[in-house]
Amino acid sequence: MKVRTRFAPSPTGFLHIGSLRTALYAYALAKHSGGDFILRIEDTDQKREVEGSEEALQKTLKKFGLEWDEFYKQSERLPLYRNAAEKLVKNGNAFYCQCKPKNSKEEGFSSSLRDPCRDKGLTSGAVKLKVPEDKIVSYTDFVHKKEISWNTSTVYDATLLKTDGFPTYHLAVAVDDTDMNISHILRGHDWLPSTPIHLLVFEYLGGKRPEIGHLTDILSAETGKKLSKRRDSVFAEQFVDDGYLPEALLNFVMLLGWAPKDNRELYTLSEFVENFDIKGFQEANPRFLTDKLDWFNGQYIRKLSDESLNSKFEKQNAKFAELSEGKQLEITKLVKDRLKKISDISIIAKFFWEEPNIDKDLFGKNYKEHLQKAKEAIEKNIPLDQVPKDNNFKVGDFFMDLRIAVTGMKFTPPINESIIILGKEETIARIKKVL
RNA sequence: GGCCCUAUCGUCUAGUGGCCUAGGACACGAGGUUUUCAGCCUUGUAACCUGGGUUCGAAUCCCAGUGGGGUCACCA
Repeated sequence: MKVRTRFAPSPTGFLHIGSLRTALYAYALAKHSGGDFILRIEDTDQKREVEGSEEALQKTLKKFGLEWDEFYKQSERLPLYRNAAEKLVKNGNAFYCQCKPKNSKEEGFSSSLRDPCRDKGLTSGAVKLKVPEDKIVSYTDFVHKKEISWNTSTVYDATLLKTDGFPTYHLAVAVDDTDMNISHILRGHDWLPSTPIHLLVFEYLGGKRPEIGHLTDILSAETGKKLSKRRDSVFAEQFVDDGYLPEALLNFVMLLGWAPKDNRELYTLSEFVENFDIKGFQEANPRFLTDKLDWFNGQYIRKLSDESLNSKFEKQNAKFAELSEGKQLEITKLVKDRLKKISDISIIAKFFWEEPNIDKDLFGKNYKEHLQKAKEAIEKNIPLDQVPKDNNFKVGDFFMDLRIAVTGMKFTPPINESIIILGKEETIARIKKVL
């Protein structure tokens, strides 16, 4: 069976890391079966719409390789929703309401589930769902692999069509997923509580209801709560800007909420699609810890060719880009094994284009002697390895002092090679400064 | 508070009744390689929320409790 899935973001901002994961899973679910992945923009709330975010969303999806086969915008499909709403009213499954919109945040939890307009027989206004009393609605969640059910007495008369003629999510999702022949709805866990509404709407509208699955929430490592844009970095682009490779971020995120039987961890997008198994979804909420992300990023950095890593450095750091091509590539080779993030180049290689500020406390106690001999060796072109042998220095201590004098840091590329790139003059000048 | 989801090392997880004295990965510790660090190799510490059942046998099934999360808009 060919699976058809959709990713349905609202154009209210940049792509959230959780949304990226949802999109990835929906993509893999469809593509694993040779089916289609659909992008649907849910722009039914004009007030919240953010200029340019639709384009930004598309750009980011493409950056991660998640290409869609079909594209829709809900604002271009308004008549469909109106017709559906009218049909529901006609069939007695919905009613018009003229109450002023409420806001649960202001009113607390006590408000009644039943709307005062449900039996007034109004002929205009917003359209709301006429929820039946004491009926069980249920479905089998394909993420949780179990049946989930509600008594409709706990479900409120949700608004389906707003007075501005736009549908709410509850109506739009049922209309569109039926109309677009979606076979599997994959969405965030936050939708689970409103699923009984959708179940009812699907039932009243008729037609085949898609399978439904609710993904876990990604929890903040710090707070243990759902990731929030206020407190946490949550946007995919933020991570890319911060020096993470899209491939690494994607690989990291794919294992937050899904796992294969064999515990394999490294997957390219196409490998993931190939190995994807709908049974692999996780039921408990994972925490977003960057330790593992850093590890993935290191893995992917090391897989890059020197040339492509080099060009990433050029884009990342202007000073690096000013270096000669030959020097750039030499530096790239030296630091490749030492990076967690692309942006680390600005720290680890800074001493190549900027004279370091030396914190003398970093030096060992014999540093003057070490540096004096190092300077002499460099001047006379004697290999530096020879110096500790000739002078009975501790190898590690000697090179550490030299490293600090030249770079200002304890963690740097290999020091001999670095000195060659830096040049004899400059190296000696830096050593003299601290002697 | 109502409704819903959930519970294996610090973290991500494997595990679907006996193969589990619970496996892998990250992180952390130790050792090795090495010119420090990193990387790489070897290795160590570390977990089945609690209480009841079911069963010859339970991390695995059931129930309760507790903990965690979500949600309760003319937002998605």
